[in-house]
Amino acid sequence: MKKLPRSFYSRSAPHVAKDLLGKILVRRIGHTTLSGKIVEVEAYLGKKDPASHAYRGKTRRNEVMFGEGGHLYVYFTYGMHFCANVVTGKKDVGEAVLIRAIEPLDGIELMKRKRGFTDVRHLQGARHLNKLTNGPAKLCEAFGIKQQENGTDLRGDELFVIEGESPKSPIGTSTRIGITRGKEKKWRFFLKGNEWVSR
DNA sequence: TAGTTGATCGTCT
DNA sequence: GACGATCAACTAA
Repeated sequence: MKKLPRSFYSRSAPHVAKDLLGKILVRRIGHTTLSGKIVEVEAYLGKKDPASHAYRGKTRRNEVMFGEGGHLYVYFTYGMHFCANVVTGKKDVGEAVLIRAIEPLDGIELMKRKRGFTDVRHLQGARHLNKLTNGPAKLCEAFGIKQQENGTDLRGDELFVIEGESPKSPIGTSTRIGITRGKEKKWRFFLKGNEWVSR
């Protein structure tokens, strides 16, 4: 399957967000490949969206958001977590899509190790497996995405997105999670009924 | 099961 | 100096 073209990312954030559902995020670490299906996303617009990091204009922290679409914006928050965003739109627009949840496909054992799933309790039963990547900070930990990956081109060879099957389950829409400003906008999209969607 | 809280620090005011 | 696009552990019922 092939990598998504630059033109896929150069559209507005809500469009890209919806279309990212069902696509496959691929991460290569050494000789190991991790991959997973994107099942939950949120769109963050630029200067017009008070919930967006880009709301107050470009700073050193958010400068990647103002770059060309198709790059990864990684930020550090709550003193201990990373979150991954796909930058969308043209240069200087400042839009991005937060990847909130993923359904693991390849490299599950390595993801478990990265998440610290060593306890026997975690190994038995698929019941606990969904805790692996059902949240923005969790999937970053599972995929080894850190500050270092900020600005990565998603059409490179270590971190990229490829076509998947077009999603069979219907797409749900809701308000975004964990924000206090601009919370009325329905810019969260997810695959209805998918086990890996957060909450 | 719902609700509360501690952890922990870069960024902006 | 306050707070945040979070998570996990804890409490109460």
